[in-house]
Amino acid sequence: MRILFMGTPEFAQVSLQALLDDGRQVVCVITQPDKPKGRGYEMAMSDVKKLALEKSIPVHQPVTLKDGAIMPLLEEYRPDIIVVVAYGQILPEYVLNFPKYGCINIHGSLLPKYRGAAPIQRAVIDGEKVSGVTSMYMEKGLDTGDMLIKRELPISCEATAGEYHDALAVLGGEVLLETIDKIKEGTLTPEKQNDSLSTYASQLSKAEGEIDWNNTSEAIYNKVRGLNPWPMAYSFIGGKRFTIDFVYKCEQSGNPGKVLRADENGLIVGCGEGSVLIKDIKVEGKKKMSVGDYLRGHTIAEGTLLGKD
RNA sequence: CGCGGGGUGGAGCAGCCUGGUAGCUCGUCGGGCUCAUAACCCGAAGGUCGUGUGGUUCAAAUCCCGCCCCCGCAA
Repeated sequence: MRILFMGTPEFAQVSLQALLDDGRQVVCVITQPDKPKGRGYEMAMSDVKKLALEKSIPVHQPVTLKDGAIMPLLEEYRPDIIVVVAYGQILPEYVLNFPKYGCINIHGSLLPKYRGAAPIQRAVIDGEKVSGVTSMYMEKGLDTGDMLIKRELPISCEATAGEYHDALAVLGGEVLLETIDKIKEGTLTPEKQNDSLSTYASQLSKAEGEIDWNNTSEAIYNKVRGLNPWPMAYSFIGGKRFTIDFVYKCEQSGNPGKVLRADENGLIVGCGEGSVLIKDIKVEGKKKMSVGDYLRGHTIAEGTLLGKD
């Protein structure tokens, strides 16, 4: 089966890797164009492109798919099926209709929940206990196609979105292989999504990383995990911004944002309900360090309020 | 040439602007106090101040220049 793979970030790269490791015939890879990234704005290629180049698979990076832009590619590579994993662009109908076996997508949630761009992170932020991956046929709507295979994966209460993402990506690769095989065998029964149960996982933004200490310690705990490793939860201390990679829930209570204790063990900060223990912080311009280390060069008076001002 | 912060004994910082004795907190080692201690007291070791057999100067951690590395923003 001639496979055309479309994907961009690491989550997609893992699926592509799974296809290649299993010896599938990937005839072409389509990914997002290189973009200037990082300090100095150096051009960076997607994770999928890196792997494709490594394996000498033809790579194409159309800016848009509209107006038949990639029709020539489809005709050249004649894919029997198009596999889309976290590609980042909506597929127009002429693409959806082209392959004999259609276009399938691997999505990082148990559809119809968490349709959209950030299903994994949103599930963690919401404190979900379980999520998973779903494979589906693609249609015009965003993540609305008929479901093929759905697989659950529990979310450990200590897992960050990054850790869960990595595990889910692997599962995604497995589901992908199985889905392709069963499509070929014709042993799958597509299942309609119940739209009334759907939720939308909007893209994460940097702005939502700022911690609102008025939230409950539970909510803050989930948010910190869900935003790790990107964009990271943050607050301010002494006028400087710092990010937190993890917190622990505590029973103590105190005014929201107030430092209830600051010592070698960490910072205990009051929340809208309960409090939270911070062991490590990363202040802007500095490396991540333990609160104990930070305290050796800085002073945090008890009662200090975290946040802007 | 996107914007910015930083590289000082093992750790975290000050000192740099207004060149001229290496400072603070912690840790380490030794000793003391104590029933005891992560507490307290006394003492000690440990630093080519990222790097350049670079520039300026009587003199550079401090001013100028090149290079390396770390980090935040922004994308």
